Amino acid sequence: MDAMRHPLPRLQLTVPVPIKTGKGVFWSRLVRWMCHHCTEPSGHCVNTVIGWPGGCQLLWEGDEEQGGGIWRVAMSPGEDGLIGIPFPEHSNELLSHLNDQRRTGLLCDLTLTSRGARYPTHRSVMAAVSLYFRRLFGTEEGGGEGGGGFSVCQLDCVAPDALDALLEFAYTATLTIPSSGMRDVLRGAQLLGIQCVADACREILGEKAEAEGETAEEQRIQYAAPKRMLVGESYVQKVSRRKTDRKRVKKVELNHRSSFFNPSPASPISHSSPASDSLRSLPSTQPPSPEQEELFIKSEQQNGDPRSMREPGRGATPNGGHPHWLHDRPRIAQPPPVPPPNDKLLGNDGVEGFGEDRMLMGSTSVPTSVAERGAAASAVGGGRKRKSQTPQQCPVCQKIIHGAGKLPRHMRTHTGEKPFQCSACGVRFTRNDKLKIHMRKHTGERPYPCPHCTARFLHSYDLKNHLSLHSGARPFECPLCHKAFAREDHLQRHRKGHSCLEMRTRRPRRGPEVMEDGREDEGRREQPNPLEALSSQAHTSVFHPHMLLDGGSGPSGAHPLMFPGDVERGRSLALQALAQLGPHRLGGYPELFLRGLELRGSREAEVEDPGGTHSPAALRDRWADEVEEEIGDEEVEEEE
DNA sequence: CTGGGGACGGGGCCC
DNA sequence: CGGGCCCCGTCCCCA
Repeated sequence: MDAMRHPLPRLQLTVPVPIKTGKGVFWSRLVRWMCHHCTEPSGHCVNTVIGWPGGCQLLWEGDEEQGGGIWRVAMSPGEDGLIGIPFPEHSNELLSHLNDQRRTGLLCDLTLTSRGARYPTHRSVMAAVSLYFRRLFGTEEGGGEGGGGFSVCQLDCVAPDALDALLEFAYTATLTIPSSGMRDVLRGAQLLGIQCVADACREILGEKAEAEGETAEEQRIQYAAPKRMLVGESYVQKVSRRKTDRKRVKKVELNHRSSFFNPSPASPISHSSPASDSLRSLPSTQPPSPEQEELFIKSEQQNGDPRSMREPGRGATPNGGHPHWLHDRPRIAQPPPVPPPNDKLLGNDGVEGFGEDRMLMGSTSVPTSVAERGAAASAVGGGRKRKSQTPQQCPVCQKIIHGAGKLPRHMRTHTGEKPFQCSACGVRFTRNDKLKIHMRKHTGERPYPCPHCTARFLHSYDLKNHLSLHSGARPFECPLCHKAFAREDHLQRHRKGHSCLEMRTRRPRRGPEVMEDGREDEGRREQPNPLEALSSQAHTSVFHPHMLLDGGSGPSGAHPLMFPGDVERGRSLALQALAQLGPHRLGGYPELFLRGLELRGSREAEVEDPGGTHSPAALRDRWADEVEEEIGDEEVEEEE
């Protein structure tokens, strides 16, 4: 091209601008050209012509020696290329119109809610501004349900004011927040993966932006990786390839076991995240980089109860500043030593191997979810045998979904879509089978009659619960107050409410009282019981179980509730009692709980139903699993 | 606080 | 492999 002989110093170089041409998209820094086709007399050509690929020519006109001359852009004769003509105001106008639509609810196809407040918005906008929503919606074929499904996404984890500010930012490119709300906005931006806002907030707050265990250089390298790697390499491969990150990954994974969005304290996989977690977890790490896709693949954590996105009253538990959807990965007991051999992205055999065979690997590995426990149980011969199905990994929460065809069903828990609507009352459901059951309300069908009375039920499990009333069976007993319940969830609720302890304190004690020195009359009961008192104490905020491990720290060198002169025995019994409390009560002393389990194990083995999944032993095993998770978490932290 | 009903999400089995 | 159906565990709500 002849024009290219001319020097370029006279050209204004500004920000890169994408130029779409017939031959692809090019990037150019040439933004102010005198347009050959424009009648503007000066360099203030509105239709600034940029670039030359695809049919434009750069023409230098004038006398270079005399400092004159000007670059001109001309269409190449015979070229079918396109000239990119930017309209700088377009984006603002577009955004403005979208904002108007948002305010009037026009074309809104997504409603965000936060603690009762509702925010109509547009999926496309949210997906454009938020890494989270991009990932959430990006997995939907054709936008999900044809793109027309109205969705509600509950984000109670983001404060309403913060969510409002973030939405305002999304539609106006301006973040307007009071300084007092900065942290909420920062947290929300991190949860939703709005990097620039998070950066700005963090800068204002003066917080450091460092990723866990990563140096800035490492991040730079990772984020600057050629994009083709993203295409050519599967998620699984990436996960496995980054062996050096496993420790960090493990740590984050365990930290995020308590679902980021779902810290439900009673959940067997989320109990370890008390409310304090959300307080201490204010962002201390590097949020997503601008190269989000790269970060997707980089992120390797798992967890997340997808329900949390939709269900109210399950506030956020930001942990480490990284949303679970960004970091979580399947609860894999132990990463495989070598990368899976195939290139499948999701639902591949590699993942299956993770979920089943490899789940049993590693002495410290603990299957945590009910499903995983079930898988492990079946693998060792107990429970139902799992049919060999290809698990699929949720691209949002990284959870492994077992069962063919179950992933779309699971995905609706993220999108909030409820495509199955009751024709009678209009209530919508995420699943067809739930709608079918719902329809029984309208038809009056109650297909589960009680054989002992006239009661009929909509659900088989309702009948099951009901039958327990007839039988009087109360197989779920509180280990503290020995109150029995017919349903396991009632026992769990009972335990959470600590009501058993209040009953204990009110209940007049029969026989000898605890002696002044803390010793109880050992002849009164089969099992000496300083333990109950300890247990009760463990429920209080002043309980310090480390005293037990330290051999007691009371004035006399032993815990006042222990047997003087028999500290070791006291410790043993106390630990056993503590084990009864479950990991929830023991907070940061999981090792105590495990030790207690150990001590109790042999003593009660013959009493309990070893095979019963709902037996106290089974419950204790579950708690043990939970505690081992916590311990594993701490160990990882210590290693670092 | 407890009992009971219902909703919801996940897994297994089958077609 | 997708979907239907069923069962289960968990949670919420209400009386």
